[in-house]
Amino acid sequence: MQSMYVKRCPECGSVNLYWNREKGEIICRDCGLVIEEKMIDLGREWRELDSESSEHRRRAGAPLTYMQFDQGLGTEIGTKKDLFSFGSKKKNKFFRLRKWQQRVSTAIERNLKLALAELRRVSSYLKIPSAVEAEASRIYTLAAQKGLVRGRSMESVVAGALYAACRRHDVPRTLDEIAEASRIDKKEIGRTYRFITRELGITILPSNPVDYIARFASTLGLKPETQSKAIEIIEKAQKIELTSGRGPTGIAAAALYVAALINGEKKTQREVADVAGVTEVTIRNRYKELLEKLDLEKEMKKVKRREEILLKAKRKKKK
DNA sequence: AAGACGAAAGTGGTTGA
DNA sequence: TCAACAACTTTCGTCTT
Repeated sequence: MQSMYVKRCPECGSVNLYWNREKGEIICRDCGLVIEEKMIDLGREWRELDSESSEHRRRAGAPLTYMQFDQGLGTEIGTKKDLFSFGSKKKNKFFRLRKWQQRVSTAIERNLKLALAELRRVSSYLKIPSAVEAEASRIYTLAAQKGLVRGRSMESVVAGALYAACRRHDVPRTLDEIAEASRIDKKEIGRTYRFITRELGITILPSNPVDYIARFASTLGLKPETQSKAIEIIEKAQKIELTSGRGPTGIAAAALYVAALINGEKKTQREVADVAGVTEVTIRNRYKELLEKLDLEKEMKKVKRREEILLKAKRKKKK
């Protein structure tokens, strides 16, 4: 009899599930389906505080919700009755200010409403965890308040903010994926991403290739053992500084390619390259380095032996 | 015919004078 | 601000299966 409390994969019924707490994902080890994406923010406050106090003042958790365009905290310059106490010059100034503020703030609000709707669309398309979406809207809001949207399309800033939020939460999507979902050019997203992170002083660590493995492997339909193998390879490579300065997606792709070879579920370079959003050439380069500098000879010999056995079997069949 | 391999030229971003 | 640079891409020819 099955316990009704055991969680099962809705796709294949497997109970072999893997819960990645940090990313809020539950992944089925058998079919690779991402089942649930509820996310609790475990990260720390990311703002750059001045260096002395920064060690002590880190906070946990996400602040106010930025999903609403004014967070319910709008400020307005006062109306009539506040003005009796001013002379006429000041009064004029006050009116001007008020008018100006109304124009600006309604413009920002209108823009924010549109932008957050767009953000919602894109992130649901990409199945982004909600905490990351919230982070993205926060980033967008800050950017809008700083007037960084001017001269750029709203959509591209949304895409940039989303990309930044993904990176911050170690749930990286590739630029290609975001580009596809938002229909903004990849370069454009990269540009705005760099721009807004620089202007807002958001520091982002280079992403870890390991973070891509689960998703790539699952879209390629690779076995969980292959995933762990790939991760193992990456970790080895990181130890001898083979990964620094390289594009993380390229490394992830190459590691996955090698791991698939070793575990006997070969994928072509092209297949792997396509999901990872890199070219075959990059995979080849990384792959060559991996074989050279990591002692993978033994494992490759095994692969060759297996291939020979397969060949013999085929020849027998012909006879 | 398809995949793997590698050379060569081009692209966009970073860095350091 | 410009040039050198490293990583990556595009393109293409060749070899292997």
